[in-house]
Amino acid sequence: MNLPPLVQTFVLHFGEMGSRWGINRTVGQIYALLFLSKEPLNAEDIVERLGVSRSNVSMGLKELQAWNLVRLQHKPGDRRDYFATPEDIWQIVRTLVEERKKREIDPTMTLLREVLMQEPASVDERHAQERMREMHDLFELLTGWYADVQRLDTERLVQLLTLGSKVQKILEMKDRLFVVPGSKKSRRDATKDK
Amino acid sequence: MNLPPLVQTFVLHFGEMGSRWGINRTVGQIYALLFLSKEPLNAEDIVERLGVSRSNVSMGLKELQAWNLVRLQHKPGDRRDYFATPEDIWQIVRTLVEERKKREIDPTMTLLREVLMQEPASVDERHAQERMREMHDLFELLTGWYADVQRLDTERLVQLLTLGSKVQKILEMKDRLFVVPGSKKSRRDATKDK
DNA sequence: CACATATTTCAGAAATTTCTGAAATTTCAG
DNA sequence: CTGAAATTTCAGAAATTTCTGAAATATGTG
Repeated sequence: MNLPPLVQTFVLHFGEMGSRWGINRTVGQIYALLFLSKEPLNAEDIVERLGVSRSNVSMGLKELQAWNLVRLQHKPGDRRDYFATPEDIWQIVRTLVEERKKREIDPTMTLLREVLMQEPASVDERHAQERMREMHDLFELLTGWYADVQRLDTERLVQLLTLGSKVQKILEMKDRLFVVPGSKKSRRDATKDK
Repeated sequence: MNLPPLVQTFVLHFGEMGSRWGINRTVGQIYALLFLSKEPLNAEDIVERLGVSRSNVSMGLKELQAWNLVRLQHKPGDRRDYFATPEDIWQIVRTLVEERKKREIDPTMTLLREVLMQEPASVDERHAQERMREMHDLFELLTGWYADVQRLDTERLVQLLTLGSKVQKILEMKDRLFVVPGSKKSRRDATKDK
């Protein structure tokens, strides 16, 4: 591995972290390297710096492209493929969430919906279905929230996140100002709309 | 594998999903089984239902305990250990986020802080450090947000999530009502407090 | 279209992870 | 304290994943 010390530390760490994320070491390292790199890199650059085989890099880049996590670029008068991560780190987060949702949540939701259609054949199955419905509703709430805030531009999103639960205070204030006194329970529950 | 069809479908799915989460198949299956089960199960129950070895179940349960994802219980006059997931699915989510943060985010933050202390030795290292600082600030914002909303009781948390970005509307309203006209830029930036 | 260069594919080697059965250890009732 | 039951540990087998080098394929230039 042929990297400046600061970069190497990060690349190695990310490689290890990858394992905890169901991503393999090399893919993690390639991504870390691209993320830190000022200039786009071609496959051969990556081979040299990480000291892994050319074919391994090829497969790793293919995987990262499947995840939409790297952009393919070209330099004039050079027909090699160059790769880079988006400049905007928020774009990376958005893609990551989007893709994980697509691969992990969506198939689970499909399965849950199917299973929830079935008629339970025993008391155990009935209870199991209730649990699955809880999970289904939870996922729906979370993905609904995400679908919603994901549409905000980054500045507003940051504003919202910075605020954190202080929003709560504002909500209370709003309630105090605008809700007709006496109609105490006007909230919606977890299993709503979408 | 000896399970009612509905349960089996879910357990198998969760086993596969586990792989994408850096958790092994058996651990995923054990968790799914416990999650759906009305009654706490002992290790032997799990062995029978999943058709895996006793030792594998033992290791899987140990791992789930290390994650704080299962509770150990006892029945009177029975000295076997019984296992169950929390009744409250929100408690499960909270634990999951907490533990993943502890294992994935915290070590990364430590490493980032260390690396950001170093003096960059080249223009490449300087750029790499800038990228790492972006990541550091992003994580800080996200974990700060989580630390904050995590303190809300579930009802308020659900309320907040249900609202999604509609909060934005309320914020705008608040701004219009309370901000002195003319002091246009009174927002805080992403790298604040904590 | 031929040729050099770049990239991908893929079979098998290497490494890692998962799983098992047997043995060791712990726990507790009598 | 003894012994049966429950649980854990662990070495190696089995399965899976990762990685490589060689071959195949694709791409663009002259």
